Amino acid sequence: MTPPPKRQSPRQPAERDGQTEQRILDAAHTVFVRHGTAGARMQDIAAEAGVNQALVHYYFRSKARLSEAVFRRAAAQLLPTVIHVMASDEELDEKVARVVTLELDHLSRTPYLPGYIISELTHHPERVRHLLSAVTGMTPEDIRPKVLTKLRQQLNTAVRAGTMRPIEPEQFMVNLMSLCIFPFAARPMLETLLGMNQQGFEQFITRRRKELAPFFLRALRP
Amino acid sequence: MTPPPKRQSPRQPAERDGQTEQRILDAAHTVFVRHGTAGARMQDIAAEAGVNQALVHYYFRSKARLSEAVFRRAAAQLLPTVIHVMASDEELDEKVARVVTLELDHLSRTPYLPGYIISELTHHPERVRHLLSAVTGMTPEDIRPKVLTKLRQQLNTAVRAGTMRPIEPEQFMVNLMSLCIFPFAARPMLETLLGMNQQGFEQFITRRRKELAPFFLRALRP
DNA sequence: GTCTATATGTTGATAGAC
DNA sequence: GTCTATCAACATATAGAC
Repeated sequence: MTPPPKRQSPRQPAERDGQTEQRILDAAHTVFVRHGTAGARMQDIAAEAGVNQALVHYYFRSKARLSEAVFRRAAAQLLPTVIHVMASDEELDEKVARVVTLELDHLSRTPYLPGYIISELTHHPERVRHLLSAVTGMTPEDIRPKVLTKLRQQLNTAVRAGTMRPIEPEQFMVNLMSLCIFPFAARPMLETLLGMNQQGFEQFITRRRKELAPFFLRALRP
Repeated sequence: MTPPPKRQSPRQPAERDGQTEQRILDAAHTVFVRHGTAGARMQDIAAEAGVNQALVHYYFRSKARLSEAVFRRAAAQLLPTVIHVMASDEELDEKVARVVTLELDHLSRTPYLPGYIISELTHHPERVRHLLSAVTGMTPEDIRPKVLTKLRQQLNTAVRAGTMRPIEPEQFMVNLMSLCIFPFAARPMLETLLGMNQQGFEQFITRRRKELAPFFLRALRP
């Protein structure tokens, strides 16, 4: 029943302006990514933000709303980039190289993001559709041809030119995303299994930055 | 304080023998995989098993223990197979083909398993080590050379024979696992983004069964 | 072994002072 | 806007009858 804070032109008096809301959102991101929505505690988020629990509710009203805000922002960092590059007019080789660079660079900065997103979508698959709309401003039905049509056309051209094997655009996309994202999603397992510490994992990813695009493109040669 | 049920040589009288414990474990698997450990409710598990909550505690004492039992069993289905195949003496080509087949077949039967395991390990990375020991009977330090040494040796031989490009065994393994596992981990997203229903996803995987090993091996050609 | 009933502890959320 | 104090609901776990 508490009215949500409005940022209107004649700004309301506020000790820290929009600082607090942002701090809470960042804190929530940290806690939600680490423990998942169900495992996260509002008290932990408040502590991480350096405020009390009531203030978190003052800004976001409920755990569900806060969790949605965090999840949306997290997904917004990952999805549109890839979709945009995939649908662009760049050459295929260049596309692959750019997706690899963009993904690995971004995921290196937010290492547990893939695990978090996979976790949330596995536990709440019904939210995928709503999420895609919120993040891209389009329905899945609009996104799909936007990405796949251009890609299919480029793949066909390359096949006719004899420079590439036939492959469906869906498999092309999934293969590329798999190779980029999975190592981060499985990071805890890989670090232990392959005996890496944090630095070792970063070196592992550094090598992938160079090798992944050529690896992927070789697989497509005729 | 309640003593856990012991199955001793002179078996205790029991109406349904080991049936109930198994039913509870299966029910717990279903609920935990769907909602994650933190999101799962003991009451839901009891209902899924067709018993009451007290009986679940009678068999497994606490949610934490039950969750560990479920997680261990789930991981035990996935990990040892790959480790065993990787460390075997088979030809590299054959190894790749077998891992692809084994993984895709198994994951097709338990579609949300990767999402669940990734989720749990992301939220409890400290459990990885303990898990690996429990599942394989070996420490990560023992598993690592067992898998990587043989692989490194085979890769070296192939490189010297001029049939393969140089690649580190770690990257080899991660690439192969990525291509096999990620599509299942990201299944909810992919189904929506690519406009597939359950049947469409299965067809998508069926095509991968044929194409994935050749795709992967082409990427390794000199 | 299985049940019903209940104790115990957490947690999300609100009331109300400042 | 921010705090302290508290409520109401829920979830895990146990007690005790059958």
